[in-house]
Amino acid sequence: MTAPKVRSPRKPKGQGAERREEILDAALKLFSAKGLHTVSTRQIAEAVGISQPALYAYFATKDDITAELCIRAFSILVERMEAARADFTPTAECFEKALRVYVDFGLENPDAYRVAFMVEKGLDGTYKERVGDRPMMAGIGAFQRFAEIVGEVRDAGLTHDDDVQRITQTLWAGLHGLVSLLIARADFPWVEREVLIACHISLLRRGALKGVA
Amino acid sequence: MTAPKVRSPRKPKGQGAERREEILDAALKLFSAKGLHTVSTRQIAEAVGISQPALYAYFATKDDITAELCIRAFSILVERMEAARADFTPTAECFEKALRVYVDFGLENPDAYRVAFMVEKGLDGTYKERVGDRPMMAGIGAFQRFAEIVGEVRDAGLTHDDDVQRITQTLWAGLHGLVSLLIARADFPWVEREVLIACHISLLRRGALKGVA
DNA sequence: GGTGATAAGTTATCACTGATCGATTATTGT
DNA sequence: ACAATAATCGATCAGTGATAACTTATCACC
Repeated sequence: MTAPKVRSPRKPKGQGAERREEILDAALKLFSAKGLHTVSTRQIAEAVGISQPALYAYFATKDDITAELCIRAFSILVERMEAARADFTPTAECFEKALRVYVDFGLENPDAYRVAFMVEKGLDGTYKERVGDRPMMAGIGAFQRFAEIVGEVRDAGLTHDDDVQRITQTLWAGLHGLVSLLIARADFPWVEREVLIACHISLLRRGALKGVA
Repeated sequence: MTAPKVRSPRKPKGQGAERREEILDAALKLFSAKGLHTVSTRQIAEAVGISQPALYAYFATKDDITAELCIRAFSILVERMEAARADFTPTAECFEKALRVYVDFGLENPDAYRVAFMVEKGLDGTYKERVGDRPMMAGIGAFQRFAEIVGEVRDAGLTHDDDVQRITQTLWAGLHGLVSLLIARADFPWVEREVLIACHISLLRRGALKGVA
């Protein structure tokens, strides 16, 4: 009565990669539904329809699964950032639109965002040893695209500061703060979300760009 | 050769509360050294010199230990915020100083900060069920003190926006972003820390306050 | 159509985690 | 000395991530 234990049929010989996709799909769904730490490898395996050790034929550790999910999500952010840059003109409106891209991405991919920027890595560096810098490098890739956009507004002479790295890091931190808090503290008595986002972005724009009160 | 297992002498009858302090001290040290998730209750117990189940005479769950640490840390932040408000005058300089109080607190109490604002709570609300809102309420206490300061600059007519809740949430998010990233991603190629903080704070100030470029 | 190689997946197990139970100390007021 | 009880321990549980050794299905080839 308790465990039907539906097993997914064995994959044909060359098709192990397909199972890998199934695992990533199941993991993403479970993470989205229950959060990262509360989902066990056994739950993932059951959702896929295989035994728990079978996961380890495709991923060395559990963290590798989350890392992979995160890397994929960030490739999306990179795309969006590149799209934002493609039709970018150094104006305040367009600048705000670019900031908005980051916020929207974070709120649409909360779990990837968590893995990339909010997950505890362990101060001893164990996490880094296991999965490497790959998820973070993916994040930095997006960061660089963002820096390019900031570079354009600086070259147009619109910024208060003229050190692109410095402005970019500051703006990134500012955006991350909002995104991470909205994700991690959804039950906080926030002002209406859309209003808050708009307010936050225009504050960052005022802080970074000259003129245009 | 492996385990000396030094035991702390049993506490006299009324002095259980003293042991409670020892547990909190040991836990804070271990968390600071190794991170939150990598420290087990057995490690905490050994550091104190008692058995692992003995912890449960003082704390219902492991999360209660971290929650308590966080609450204590935030009472310090509340104090600092009240101090900042005591000699507050509605000027740009003083406003920046108040923002700086938050940043300094976060960087000086990274573990408490993690527990309060960065720890995964589980989307199903399990964390909340166990330890309650207490750590977050402590954080909100500090938030309210901060809101009072923001209220003063608004009453002085210095702010762009005039909705105190809105500005405060935006500024808080802005500050949190920097603090949480510096804590969680210490290995990121940041610009020199002091410069970054100063730059970030002045950006937030420009974004929130009128005049004073 | 049998055969051997091997990809795909299994069961059993390990060390460890947070947590609970019942028993056992040691201290205290009487 | 004695009973009450605060303080604590050893044994144990279910659940975790991970590993080792084994089985089974599929494939290419003669």
